[in-house]
Amino acid sequence: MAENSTRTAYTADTLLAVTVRVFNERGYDGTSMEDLSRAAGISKSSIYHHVRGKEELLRLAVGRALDALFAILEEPAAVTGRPVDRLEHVVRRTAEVLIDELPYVTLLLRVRGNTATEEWALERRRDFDHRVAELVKAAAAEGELRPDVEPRLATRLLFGMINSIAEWYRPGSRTADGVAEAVVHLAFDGLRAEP
Amino acid sequence: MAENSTRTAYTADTLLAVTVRVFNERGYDGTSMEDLSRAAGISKSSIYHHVRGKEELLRLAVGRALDALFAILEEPAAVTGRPVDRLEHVVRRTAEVLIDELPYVTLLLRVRGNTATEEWALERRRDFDHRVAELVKAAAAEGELRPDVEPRLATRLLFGMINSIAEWYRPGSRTADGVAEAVVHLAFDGLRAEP
DNA sequence: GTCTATATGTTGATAGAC
DNA sequence: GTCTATCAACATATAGAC
Repeated sequence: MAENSTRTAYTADTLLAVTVRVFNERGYDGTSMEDLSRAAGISKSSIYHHVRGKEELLRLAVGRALDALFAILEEPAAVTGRPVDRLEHVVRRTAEVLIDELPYVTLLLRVRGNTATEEWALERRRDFDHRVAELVKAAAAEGELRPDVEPRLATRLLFGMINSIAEWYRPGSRTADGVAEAVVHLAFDGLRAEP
Repeated sequence: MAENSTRTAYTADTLLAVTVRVFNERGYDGTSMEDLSRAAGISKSSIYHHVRGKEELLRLAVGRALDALFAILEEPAAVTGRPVDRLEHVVRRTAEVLIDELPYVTLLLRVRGNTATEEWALERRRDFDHRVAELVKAAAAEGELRPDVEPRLATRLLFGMINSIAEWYRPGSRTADGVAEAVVHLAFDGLRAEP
């Protein structure tokens, strides 16, 4: 607040937006602080004024993605109704959130667990997946899913399908709603035409 | 040939197996030649006797994965019969090959295109995806798939599901056949129980 | 086919001026 | 909040002996 420079003047948050873009372009390990400084238009040492280091930038970015995903599980339609309907809601919303927070979720999905921060992110992801797997199990127990579906395996393939959106989605090409709808339709009804 | 040392004595191929394991554990960018030399039990400079450098190791590894995938498209069941059956064959076999060549395909799927080698790998992957997309289009044109399925989008989600196997599959837990069967079933028939 | 030693560049991070 | 200057550590790769 109370600034008068014509532009720039980063906060941790605006710097994060630039950072995440570069991390996604070059990979976290493939991105140097020099790369970040060039992309942000400030010197390397200026970055250290905003954050403690490169790993903190990663933590802030994936934390944002994780918070957005966990918020889905608190939505009314995710906690009330038939398990299969709650599952459908979570699947649709996960696809939507992935698109709304595309760069942050993309980065999250590429984390492999080599540092403490990455391990923490993986742990939270596993927790999210586990809670959705419980929903799949509940729907299966109610007879709302095909009886030969293995809940654990189905959950993994389901997330595989959803998460792969990050590999190709670019804003403008399709709406988040349209993609989410296609995911729900394919996941619940499959590709094959009715006999 | 004509060696008498009690063990080791690398060829480019056996060195590659070690290398790919480390690349997958630490990431390509996160792996140093020092890491590779420690994992292989030989010095850094010995590695340069077998390959020109780090990038050549990547090229050899992803090349192996790509060759295995393209071979699927030449199989008799992939070139003869109804499009929907050919598609089902390719989907099943892609899942199986992914598991058979797990470390190599895993590495391929993580490539992002920052070097010439990675760009070349992405290009071949796109070509493979494109050829499967043609199969989806053909099946849709024959009325063998749901009419509201967009071929291009469906192909992407399909590969998302298949490729995600690399994220969690570990030998011994399940058979390749079982996983491939689940993929085919989920992709073609969906999760939902019959009404 | 392997080694030790080394050249040469890049990395993440800090010190301290403005 | 930004900068220039600098550091110690680590990177890929090469030279040349055995």
